[in-house]
Amino acid sequence: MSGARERMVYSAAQLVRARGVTATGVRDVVAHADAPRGSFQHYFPGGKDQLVGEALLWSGDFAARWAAEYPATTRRPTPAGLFAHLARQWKNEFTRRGFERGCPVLAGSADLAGGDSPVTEQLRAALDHWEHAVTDELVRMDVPRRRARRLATLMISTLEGAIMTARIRRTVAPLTTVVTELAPLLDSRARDR
Amino acid sequence: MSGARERMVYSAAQLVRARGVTATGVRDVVAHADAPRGSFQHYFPGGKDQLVGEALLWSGDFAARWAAEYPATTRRPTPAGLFAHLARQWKNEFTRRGFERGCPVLAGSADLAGGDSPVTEQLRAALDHWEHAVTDELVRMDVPRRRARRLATLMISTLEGAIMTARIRRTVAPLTTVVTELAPLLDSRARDR
DNA sequence: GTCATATTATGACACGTGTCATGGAAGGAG
DNA sequence: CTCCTTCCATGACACGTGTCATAATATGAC
Repeated sequence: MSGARERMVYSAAQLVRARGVTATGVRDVVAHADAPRGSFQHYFPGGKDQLVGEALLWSGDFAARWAAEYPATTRRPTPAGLFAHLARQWKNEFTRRGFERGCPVLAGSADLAGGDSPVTEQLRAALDHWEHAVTDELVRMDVPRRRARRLATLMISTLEGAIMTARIRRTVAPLTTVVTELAPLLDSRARDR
Repeated sequence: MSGARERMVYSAAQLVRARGVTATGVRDVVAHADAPRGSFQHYFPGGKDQLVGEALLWSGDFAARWAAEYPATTRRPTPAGLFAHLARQWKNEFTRRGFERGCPVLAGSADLAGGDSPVTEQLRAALDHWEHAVTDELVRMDVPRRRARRLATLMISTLEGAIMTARIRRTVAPLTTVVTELAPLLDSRARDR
């Protein structure tokens, strides 16, 4: 286990979600991780692509884990509660650490979803992992799988958009707005189909 | 009226929404616009910041105009119809021109919403202009202004997130999903408050 | 015509980028 | 000890970046 390697991946994720992929230089990452400069070349022979690829996968894992932790936080889990749980983390992030850092997946999407960079696949994998975790949580609440997938798409899309809006406006209001607006729709059992 | 200047702003918007702000170089924009290189310095003494700032404002205007054109496309306007109208343009974009280009506002958010670039204000202005136009359309359908603002936030956030998801997955499915899922909520008059 | 203004041309500067080559230290296995 | 692998140090290369300085040309007013 090499601490330097992990720290680089983590730092890459942090810098990417703050300034974007292109604006994040390898030298910045190395410095941010307090890692020796020569180690980057050693641990990431694939260069920057490999680094940001792993950073995106790490972000996907993190988001998935966060979603999976929801049931332990409440006595009666509901879809709307899960969505609020996802949004809560971002409200905390923004109120405590400011609006500097956004979502790595969104940053990756903006910077390299249009081209055919080798990282696009890992970007897709990160999003899939996350959405899959959300879907599983919904299924655990007896939402039919097919509909759970649709709700997961809706939740993640809305959340990402709200993160974008919140960062531009520098207020968490959009997050609370979408949470309360979406709640009745998410919990309406009448629309299980 | 100088055609070169307008073309540069337009080209900047196109390149930004495809590769992001940082990855878009002024030389690229000049070439894409078939503009003389010396003209950039002449028309944009503020440098790249001024260029992408105007590109973002242009994008906001475009989105606002598109929203305002909705009533002319239908006989009985509804909130859900407006949302479908907004999403339809992106489905057309993606199916006809591929997933290369996303939303300039989202790209601007990812790349420079975290810092204190002088462009952040124009980014905010672009989003405000767009959301204001959507709000006005909702008000025109007799949605109370306060709730119209909340619905506009929800619609734009969800749409942007769906655009992100669609581009990563390279399919328009997320767009159709959020449109059909959000429809009943948007048109439920019971929740006018 | 003259003259001022608007537009374009050209070349360079200082800097940051990702990547590579090369060599040295550290540490465990035999 | 030697040997080998893992890890780190250092310097450089070729290239692209935004910006600027300077001058040439067009355009139109008078």
